[in-house]
Formats: sequence, structure tokens, C-alpha cells
Amino acid sequence: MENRKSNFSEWYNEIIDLAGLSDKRYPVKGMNVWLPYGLKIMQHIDTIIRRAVDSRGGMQEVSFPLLITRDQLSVEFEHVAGFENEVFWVTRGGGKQPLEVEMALRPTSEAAMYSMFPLWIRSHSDLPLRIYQIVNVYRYETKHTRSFIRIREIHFFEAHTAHRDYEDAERQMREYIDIWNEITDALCLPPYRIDRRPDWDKFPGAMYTLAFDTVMPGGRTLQIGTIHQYGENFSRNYGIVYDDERGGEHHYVSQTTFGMSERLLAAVIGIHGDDQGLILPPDIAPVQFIVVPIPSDRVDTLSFARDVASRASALGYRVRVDDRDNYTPPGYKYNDWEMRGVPVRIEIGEREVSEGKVTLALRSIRGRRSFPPWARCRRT
RNA sequence: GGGGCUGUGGGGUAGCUUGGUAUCCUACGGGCUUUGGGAGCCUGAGACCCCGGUUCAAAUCCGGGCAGCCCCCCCA
Repeated sequence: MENRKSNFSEWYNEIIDLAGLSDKRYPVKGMNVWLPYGLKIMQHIDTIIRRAVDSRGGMQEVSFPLLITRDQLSVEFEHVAGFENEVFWVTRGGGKQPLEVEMALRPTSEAAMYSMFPLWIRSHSDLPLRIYQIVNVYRYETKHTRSFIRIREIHFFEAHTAHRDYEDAERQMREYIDIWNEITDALCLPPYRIDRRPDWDKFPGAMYTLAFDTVMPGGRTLQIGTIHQYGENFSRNYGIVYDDERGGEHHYVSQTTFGMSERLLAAVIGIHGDDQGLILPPDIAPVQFIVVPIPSDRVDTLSFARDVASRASALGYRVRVDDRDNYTPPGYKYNDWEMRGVPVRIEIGEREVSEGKVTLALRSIRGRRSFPPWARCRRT
């Protein structure tokens, strides 16, 4: 395997392939296949995101259509102009018939959602409106694409909120930062930077943008999340208004958004990995304990291994017994699961069976210790 | 947006300059033997990115397309 520090780019490509995260051989530029192991990790990341968002209450998950009509995008607005060069268009349907109304694959969902907001928001009692979705968005990247970092089909979390005034929207911005802290804690990401982007670099249409940046090996900064204060910029263009308590008087809502993507996975890969491969935080590891039986003629290590595994499963951990028999020496399995980033390995050989103990090896420190049965499972 | 490079079995490669039989490693299937840090022997299957051009003949030369890689810059 490539050296992570001196040759990060190639190490990154190699580990994504070896660990079975994503297959970039799919014949469309920037659109890769999520492989089982990689998809599981991403789903666990999504679970962490949902937990962080849902636990605060008031925010609800939705799912909007993929297609946006040309009309929805025909608003004269810097937001629309900002994306016009990265939109995929659907122009035909049913054989070769040109569509009467051309449709875009969403590059982000403002235009989709804000076409519905005026129908949903009538009075102050409809506010705040706070929704999010985890869907794919599409951007016609012309530059060099890169697994999980710059792709054309993006696995995207986007939260959208509408508030009665700017102050309430600002409160939402502060809550986003709390949510972000909870997520980065669970992913064991190191302290990050929050940058207020200069005007030329803010999200198209936003009043201001705060970006969460992290630094990858090799020194490159990776923007892994952004929150945007829209103020009334969008509501004035999409006509999102409400009646206040006095009735009759219309006010524009103030809006915010929060965006994240599989760049979170890219950050976890890049920041935690080493020359042996991935190192996964336990919360997102598809396999948290790998039990490796070492075959023996004298004792039944496999049964013992399965017994250990079922006890750990009963405690709620994700456990797997590596009972593949085609790789006979255990060293292959050790290296294989270390490469995949499994946090804890449990080795079961003659010694463990006869002494009634297990031997644990931790991925993060690459040490090994022997323990009496089950003693540490709850704490690891 | 700019600069450079590459496409050969699943992965990594030799062959290309000088056109003619495609090399090796690894992974994979079958069989036997093995087993406390990437096992061994036997055997089997598997490839020249796509389209066009030059030529008796193209993996090799030329043009285009598609895909990928590296550096600078930037987006989630």
C-alpha cells in the first residue's frame, strides 16, 4: 500500500478500492458505484446526522422530486445564475419527443422546495418551517473528479428552514453549529475551522456563508459542510410570505440552509487512516468486532469464536466471525480486517479456548492484550 | 479555469521507440496438503477503452471520443 503521508492522493485511491468502498470504473464521469462496505459506512454517517438533527426536535425529514422544471429555475436571481453552468438537463422523453418543458436534475433543492413553500406557509403559525432531506443532487463538474470529494452525483444532506424574522433565522444558524459539533464528535474528527466566506465565495444567493473546513494529509483544505443565512433573498424571489398576528400584513420569511455530503466520509478516510488502511470510528464501522478463529486439531476454536460473537452481539455490537476457510493462516485475516478499519479484533486459538480467555487487538493502537472472558466488551 | 500524463485479463505490469506469436506478479475456479501475522504444489479460466484513418497487417503509428491520474485553482 502507498505511504499515506508522502503520497496521500494515491493512498486515498488505493484504500477506497482495496477496502471495497466505491468502484469508480462505472463508465460515467464522476458517478461511482457505492459498494456494500462503503455504503454501510455512509449509512451509519447518515444515522449520526439524523440522530443529531432529530434529537433537537422540530426538524422533519422529507423527500423532494429529482426534477425541476425550467420555470422553477427561471427566476432572475443570482442563485439560479450561480448554478447554470453545472446543471444536467433532461430534454427528451418517450422516444425522441422533445419535452415541452425541459427539466433539470437538481443541483441543490432550493428551487424545488421554494416552489412549495408558498403553498405551505400562510400565516405566522406555520413558522418556523424546518425540513431536511438526504438525497442525491447532480452537478455537471467539468474538472477532475475524485471519489467522495468531487463527483457529479452527490449524496447530499440539506436542511432548509423558514423563519418569521432574521433573529429567529440566526438562532437556527447557531443550532446548526451545535449539530455540527455533535456530528464531528461522533466521527472523531479533529477541531475544525469555521470560516465566514468572503462575498465572492459565498453560496449563490446567500447573505453570508459559514464553511466547516478540515485539513487532509498533504495539507489540502477540504470543505465538508456549509451553513447559509439567506435572509429574505430567496423569499423575495420565490414569493414566500406569511400573515402576522395582526392579520392582513404580509412579511417575507427569513431562511437558512445546512449542507453536507459524502465528503464527511472522505474526511474520515483521510484523517484517521494509516499505512495499514482505514481506521474507522466505532460508531460508523460496519463491523465493530471481528472474531478470528485460529484452526486447531485439538479444540473447537470456531464454536468458541461463535459463542464469543453471539455474546458481543447480544450487547448490541456489530460483530462478525471470520470463518472463511480459504485463507488459512490467520495473518491474512488480521491484515485484511486491519485494512478495512475494524476497531477491535478478537483472536480465538487453542490458548484462548483452553484458558477461557480472549485476546483483543485494537486497530487504533495496534497492540494486543489478553482478557478474562467478556470483561471489557461493555467499555470498548 | 490552467498545465502535464495515462488507458493491455479483476488489480498491478512487460511489449509500443523499430507494426506481424501478448510477458510476468497477484487475485479468481478445481484438487491435494497446510494453519498463532499475508502458506505450498498441481491444474484451469481470464486482456490490448471506443470509433475512424494509414497499412498486406495495428496493443504498437495518426485523428477524434470516452474514462482515469498528477499539480495549481475552486465547489458539498
